[in-house]
Amino acid sequence: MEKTRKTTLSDVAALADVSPITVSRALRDPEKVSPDARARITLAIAQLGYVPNPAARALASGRTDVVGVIIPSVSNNVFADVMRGIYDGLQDSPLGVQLGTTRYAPSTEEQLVRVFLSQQPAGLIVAGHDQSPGARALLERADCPVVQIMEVGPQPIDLVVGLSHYQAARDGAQHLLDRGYRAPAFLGAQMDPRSQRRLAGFRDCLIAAGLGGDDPVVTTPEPSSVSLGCRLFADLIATRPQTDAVLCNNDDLALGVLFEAQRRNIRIPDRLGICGFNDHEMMSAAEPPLTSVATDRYEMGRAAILQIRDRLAGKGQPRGHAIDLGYRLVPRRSTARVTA
Amino acid sequence: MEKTRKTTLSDVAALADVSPITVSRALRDPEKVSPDARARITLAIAQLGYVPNPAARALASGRTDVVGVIIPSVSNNVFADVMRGIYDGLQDSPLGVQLGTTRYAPSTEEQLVRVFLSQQPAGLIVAGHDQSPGARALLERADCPVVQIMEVGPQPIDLVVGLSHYQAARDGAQHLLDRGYRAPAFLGAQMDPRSQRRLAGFRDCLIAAGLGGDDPVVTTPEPSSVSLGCRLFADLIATRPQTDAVLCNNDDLALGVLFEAQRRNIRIPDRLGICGFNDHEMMSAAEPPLTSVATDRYEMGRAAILQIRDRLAGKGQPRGHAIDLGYRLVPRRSTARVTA
DNA sequence: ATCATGGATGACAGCGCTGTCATTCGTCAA
DNA sequence: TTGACGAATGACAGCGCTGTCATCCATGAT
Repeated sequence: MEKTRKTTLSDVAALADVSPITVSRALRDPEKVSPDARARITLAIAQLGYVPNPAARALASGRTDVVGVIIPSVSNNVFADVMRGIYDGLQDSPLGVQLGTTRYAPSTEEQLVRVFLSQQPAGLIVAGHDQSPGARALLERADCPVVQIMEVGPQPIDLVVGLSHYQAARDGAQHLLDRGYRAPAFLGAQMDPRSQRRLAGFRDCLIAAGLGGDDPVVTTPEPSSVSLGCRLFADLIATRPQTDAVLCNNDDLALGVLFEAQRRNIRIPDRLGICGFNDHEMMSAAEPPLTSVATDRYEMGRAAILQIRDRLAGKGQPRGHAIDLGYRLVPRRSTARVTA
Repeated sequence: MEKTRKTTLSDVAALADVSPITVSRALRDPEKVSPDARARITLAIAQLGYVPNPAARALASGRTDVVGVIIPSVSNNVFADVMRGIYDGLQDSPLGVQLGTTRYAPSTEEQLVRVFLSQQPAGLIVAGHDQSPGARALLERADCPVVQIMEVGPQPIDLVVGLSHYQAARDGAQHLLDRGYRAPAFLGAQMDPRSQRRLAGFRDCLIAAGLGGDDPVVTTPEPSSVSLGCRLFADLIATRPQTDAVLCNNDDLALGVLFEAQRRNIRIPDRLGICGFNDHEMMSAAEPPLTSVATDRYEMGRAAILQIRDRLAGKGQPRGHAIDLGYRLVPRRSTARVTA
């Protein structure tokens, strides 16, 4: 059985009548090669269907064109949006992505950071700012750009693109109060650190309004889903029937609350106000349309990649630079109660 | 500035008092190394925090531990489920994933196939079976397992894990007829090849039932969304008011139809039947719960990886092996019309 | 006691590319 | 005309690992 050797740099070089090193330069730094040679090389590459061997490049140069992305889960549709932004940000660049999922386990995250860093990535994107001390230490020592996404917070490792989940949820809660709801509750699933901070924002808002009596919060570590929204809401009104509004940790839950309320003939927004989080596209389509706190997950991913690209191009932001993408409360009919 | 050299195989070898090659073997093929040496090596690796350099391994061995995955889009939640299955299938294996997105462009797909293959992947997973002739040729010549996912169909390149979208949609349409609907329509977005075949299944079902008079189909190349479901449904009843049921190309659209129908006080299921496709979790939570044709996207990804792992372990299925995961019609209240 | 056997280990070279110099050549100022 | 300079190009070695073969030694059969 004959082994068809892959075409290499040298093959291209021979055909273009230059040395291999010139071909290498033509690929990485075209300016440094005469137009004439460049033309012959380009032609030779096309004729031979040459594709560079990234492993050899990585080994020789100690760098790769791979950006490591470490997120908790691929099924959470928040991260699906982020990934779309990342892939769009990658357009017209030689970079690729290596994706790792932590399943919300800090030890897995640390392990992934270690493995990814050992591969000399062009950059690293990690979700959140609650890395374990070990992971954090590794990331601080990394000699590539590191972007923490999803959240802005204290003590960035390097670059940050995110928003304040605390403030966003606090504003969501305030919106409910402003609309005259007096007994709002919080529904949360998959209580990761960002969810915890949203919950804190909710609580502080109620306390500030003098409504901090009981603690109207129903949460679960289960992954979020629409069905779960139905169940949590059912639990909620069973134990706290006076509830007149819910701030949901995300839009899936909010949709579940809507459906469960419809099933029980609970009138929205008069008897119950609903506010989601993230403002997924479906929120505006629902009947009634659902209020939500909009976040730009897509841009979060895109901006993270652009930060890395800028750094690689030498015109990046300094260590510690944070981009706060903010949020936007989008009031819709689900909280449009006539103020009492 | 001092460069902290990475610890290499040789460092481990020196500490464990064996030759580098023995360390290499201990990592790849532990059986071939004496328990004694193995223990010393394991210890040395732990002490030094050694992590192998995959680029060097790839260069020397001509193989990698990376499975290339080529899908149209990361935002489509069908693929999010598939990706989750893929990552779960990867558990306890040394394999990683390199993801590429084609944005539904055949030329991009071919380009990706070329690049991925040039990296000597451990396996390749591609969505669908409508590769361009060029991409197909490359994949047929690939010397790694290739799995086509999403669909079963004729002339597999190598391995296949999927289902018949034609049959699935045809059964969905038949269900509507069985429930007494007489003027069902088809709503489709993002009309990729699988959507086209679902549409064909719908049409053939109607023709077989002698209801093939007009062609009650509203489609758009736009990406699917709930809002789009609202709009398409609005278009549909504007042009074809007699429509008494819709078979939706996916669940997002179905949800949009539900909302739009609620807005217009169209009674479901009596005046309008709704059937989705995929049976996303939210379908059972909706009010009324929505009928859908269930597909197992998660298992599709998982099975694809397991096929590759089996092949790599030498106990794989032969070329041409196809796994038909099937589908399941899940009737719910949205089509529970009392038969006329 | 001797030899064949096989398990354990090692030496060597090279995978395809790039970093670091060194070299060549044309151009321009003096 | 000469020397200095920079642009273009090339030679060399080596990145960290593994394929291939060779070597070593204990074991059991003869």
